[in-house]
Amino acid sequence: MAYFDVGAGQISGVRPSGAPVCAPGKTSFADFGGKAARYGAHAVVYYQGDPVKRLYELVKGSVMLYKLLPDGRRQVVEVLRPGDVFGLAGSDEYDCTAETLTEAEVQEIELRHVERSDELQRSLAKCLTNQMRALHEHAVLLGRKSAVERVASFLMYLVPDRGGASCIGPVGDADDGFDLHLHMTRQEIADYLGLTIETVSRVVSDLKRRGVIRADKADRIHLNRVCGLCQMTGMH
Amino acid sequence: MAYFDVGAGQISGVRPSGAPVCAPGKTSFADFGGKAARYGAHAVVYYQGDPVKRLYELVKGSVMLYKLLPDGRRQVVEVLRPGDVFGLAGSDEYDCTAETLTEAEVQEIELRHVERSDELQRSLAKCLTNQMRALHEHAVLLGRKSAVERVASFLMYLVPDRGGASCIGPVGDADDGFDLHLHMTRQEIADYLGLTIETVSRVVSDLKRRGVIRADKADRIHLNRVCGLCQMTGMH
DNA sequence: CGTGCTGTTGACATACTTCAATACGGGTGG
DNA sequence: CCACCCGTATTGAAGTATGTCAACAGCACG
Repeated sequence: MAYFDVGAGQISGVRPSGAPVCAPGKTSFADFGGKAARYGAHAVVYYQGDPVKRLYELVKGSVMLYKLLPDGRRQVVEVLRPGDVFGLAGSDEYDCTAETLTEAEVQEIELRHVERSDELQRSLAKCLTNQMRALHEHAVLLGRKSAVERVASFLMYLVPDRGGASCIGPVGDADDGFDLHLHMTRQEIADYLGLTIETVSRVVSDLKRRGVIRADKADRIHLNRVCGLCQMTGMH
Repeated sequence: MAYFDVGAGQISGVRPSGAPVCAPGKTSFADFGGKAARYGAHAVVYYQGDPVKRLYELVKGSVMLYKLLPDGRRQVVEVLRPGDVFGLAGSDEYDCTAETLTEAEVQEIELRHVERSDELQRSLAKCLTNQMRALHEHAVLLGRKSAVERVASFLMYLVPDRGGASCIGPVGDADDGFDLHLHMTRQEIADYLGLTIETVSRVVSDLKRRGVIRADKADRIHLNRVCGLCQMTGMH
């Protein structure tokens, strides 16, 4: 759902300790007739309403899927991590626009290949199941959480191995801090969390004032106490 | 996503004209070692946190999936129709509680059967894709729509072949009315739409006052002009 | 050193929630 | 058959979180 340098882009030196989201320990869709493609940051892979031609697997970087209402309101429905798939619509048109947040590497598989391969279908079902669960969680966020809880949940998504069901808790005697890179503008975050830019900005400022986070650049945030932030997600 | 007597329960005499949501024109999961089960209305199939044992396919009736926050807030994340699958969690515990809304008939397939069958995995991927699209749509509703738009969207879900991408428009010279049965309490609707009971109730009363709908019993609603209601969903 | 974009902050507006009273409706028991 | 009861739904009044509008600040770019 969320993304972070660690794992998402292999930019920082830290290895993500969790298993890959999809097809754990297995080869990617490349083996099934897909071909690799690279996109720059903020590139549109396809638009809502475009005819469905192929399936995509995100290999590196991060991509968001969003839907627009005719009056311009936007909802970012998924923020994808490597291993996630996109481009399936269950109809002949894409239901969302897919846009990269960072530079991204993508496997593109023609639909006819997808139809053919049992192996691919199997791996697909697995990915979709995982993404489905993320969407369930996100529905709770959008339907039932306060602005602070939304932002806290969002930030927690970006911390590997923390906050989820399998949270490992503070590691050792560490100070339980964490550095992360958002890669999203306030507008994108707001559209993801179902809020306005102003509200997101205010909540972030508030978290700073309360000493929960620290930030010099707007999209570079240091979490002072991960556990403290986690307590604010509404999930505890 | 939504449900209605027509199609959902085969209770009224009208045949649903749309293709089944899943595995169109194909056999159900019964062929893959599943066994049929029946549940009464308001029965829990499994609880959030229960160990995952099997996969379910809804054959008849309707089922909702919901998540609870520790403080009791609830979000209904999906309202399933026949053809939809549930019980996949991508982990060893169910991420949602599954509860029937009406009497329901369900195919239950042990997980080991699911692992084995390519055919089943294929059909699964198809179902998940469809449900995923519904979740995307619902994220827009929860994140970006007003109370009136949410209720209007909800009601439109219950009208077959209308409001979606493939809306067929008013049929002939008909008065464009439609009768539907909610099968959900105000609380369930509110928890599905991310609102409170009071707001749902107020919006419904308002729609009555404006002559958009008519209702004698709380969960039996007549839409006076389907197209008029559709205009209120925010999607036009 | 402007220019333009993104983000922040403030003051105010409002849609929705909260709390509380009342109405309805279906079932039970006298 | 009617009275009573309990759960659900409706309606009202008041409160509040978040949205809206507008000014300003910070930073990158030319």
